[in-house]
Amino acid sequence: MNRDELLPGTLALLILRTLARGQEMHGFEIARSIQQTSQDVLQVEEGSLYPALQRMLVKGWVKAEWGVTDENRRARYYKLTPAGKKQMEVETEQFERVMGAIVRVIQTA
Amino acid sequence: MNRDELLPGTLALLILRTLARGQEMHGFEIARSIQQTSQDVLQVEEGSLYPALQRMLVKGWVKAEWGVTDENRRARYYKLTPAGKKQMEVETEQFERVMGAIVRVIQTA
DNA sequence: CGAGTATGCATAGACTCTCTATGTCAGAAA
DNA sequence: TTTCTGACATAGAGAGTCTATGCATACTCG
Repeated sequence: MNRDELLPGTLALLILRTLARGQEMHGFEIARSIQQTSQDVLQVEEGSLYPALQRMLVKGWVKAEWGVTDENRRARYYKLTPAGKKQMEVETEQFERVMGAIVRVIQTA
Repeated sequence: MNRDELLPGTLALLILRTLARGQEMHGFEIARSIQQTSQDVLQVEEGSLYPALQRMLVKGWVKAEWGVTDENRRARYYKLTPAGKKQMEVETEQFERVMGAIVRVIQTA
């Protein structure tokens, strides 16, 4: 684990969870939101974010529309599809299972 | 996250923690131990285990000696080095930080 | 006005890690 | 003797992330 930022394999879940709060968001906003909510522990690099969003588009977990930000810049707004919501639930459950298991191993003296 | 088994990036930590219980163990034993302690949630495939052990040898986190099992088969016994113990502490702390951060994101409504 | 800075999207290439599949060897069991 | 199991090991593929870079546009400040 040379990693400073994310745990590989968790980015999709983080994005899904962030979008599940209901508001449409564009990429930058999603990244900022994850960073803030995690109190600066998790940093989503652009080179990770956009490929992840592409994958999620292809899989139909999110939909995207071009729009304009408050500051009058063009941006792609993402929102969850029903499939994405389902996926979020699956991944959340799976994450909690694995996490609990890892914690068990770590805490076993 | 199509994954059934491990979270990528956590295997070294699991191995370090397992060896930190004090006994020398060989590869198979380490894998079995992780699987058992996690109540069958985490499965360490051989194709993941041995490369991981190699990496850890190279980095000096573990030492290995050839020996013989109870059942009279040859096996490589691994034990933690001081550097490995240190690494374990670093990774544990890092893991807990990241984990807490992810949980925060997941639980934020 | 022009230069720099920040916002926002995007991709290429490298790198790391895990998995599947396969191979080997030796002891145990049938 | 053949088969099974324990144990180690590697090759190759695939997934995911990071660094670096590029582009376009809007805002700011001299």
